Amino acid sequence: MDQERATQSPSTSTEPVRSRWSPKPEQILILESIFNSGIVNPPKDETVRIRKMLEKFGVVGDANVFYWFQNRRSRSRRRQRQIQAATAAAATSGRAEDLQHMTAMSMHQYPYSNSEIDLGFGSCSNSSANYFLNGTSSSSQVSSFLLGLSSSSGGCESNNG
Amino acid sequence: MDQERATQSPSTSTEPVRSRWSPKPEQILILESIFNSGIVNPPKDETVRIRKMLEKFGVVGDANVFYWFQNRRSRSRRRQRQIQAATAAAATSGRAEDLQHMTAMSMHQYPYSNSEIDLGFGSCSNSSANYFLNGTSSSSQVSSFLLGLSSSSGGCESNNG
DNA sequence: CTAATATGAATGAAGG
DNA sequence: CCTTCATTCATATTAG
Repeated sequence: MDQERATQSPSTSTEPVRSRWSPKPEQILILESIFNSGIVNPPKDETVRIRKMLEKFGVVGDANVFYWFQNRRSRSRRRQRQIQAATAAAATSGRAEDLQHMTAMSMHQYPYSNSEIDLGFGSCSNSSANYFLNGTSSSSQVSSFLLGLSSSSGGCESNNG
Repeated sequence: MDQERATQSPSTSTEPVRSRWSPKPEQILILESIFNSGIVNPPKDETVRIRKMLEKFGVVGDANVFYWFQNRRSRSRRRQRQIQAATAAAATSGRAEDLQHMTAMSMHQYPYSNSEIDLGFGSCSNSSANYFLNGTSSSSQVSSFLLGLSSSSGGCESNNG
């Protein structure tokens, strides 16, 4: 399942005629990590910072980042609502089998399944945040960003109180 | 904040029952023309007049018109701001490549055209405002409105005081 | 090739 | 005026 389609050959043209932005796997990884760290609605300046990170892996604009989070929030919320509605319906009908149906149908949004991607944005485990890495050059670059973010984002407090 | 609730009848059997107003092409043409004529923030009474024009092409409420202009203003400014920012950034770095980034993400608002629609609202050319027409029944109806507006809107001053 | 799905982008509506 | 949410459109990708 190689999805590196973002870099297709423009067949001797000046531009790959991309009608819309296709986030690279590394970019998606970063975005998902940020989202799962709790930053689901980054303010303007934060969006700019995120875009600058992503730009290291491919061309991207602030608007793309803005749309990504907007869609992510919306679809996350929608999924939740669906599950809730189905659960309520199943509970009303009183049949446990219906729960199976709804579970099966409500999780084909991201190829990452329901296991949320968490690189330690919200858990201050920057020293062990690279446990998922193996040797891909791109992944190591992503890790650098994430590790850097952990400290610059101010999410990790050494002393509490 | 809401000036008036849009009165939409979803009881139409022939349509997919829209939960929200979808402006018809003719309505968009009219709205765009008015906006581009310089009327970007019509007062209450102007809004009512505009709504009455639009009603010839489909159900629409004052609130719809109000929201349309509000969103149009907002998004027009946002686009402009984004383009300016990207242009300034490219100028600062002095690299032409940055302009590519900007181009890749600059969103187009309406599929009708990137250049602003101008039918002559602001240039007093009501007699030649129909140069764009060809024979579509809808278009000719729109032209009637636009021509009528040119005089009723008071955009053309024959004598300057 | 066509249908279904995933998802970037656009926009009507609302809240503040 | 600004941001945000829910819906919808458009298109790229994948399944049949």
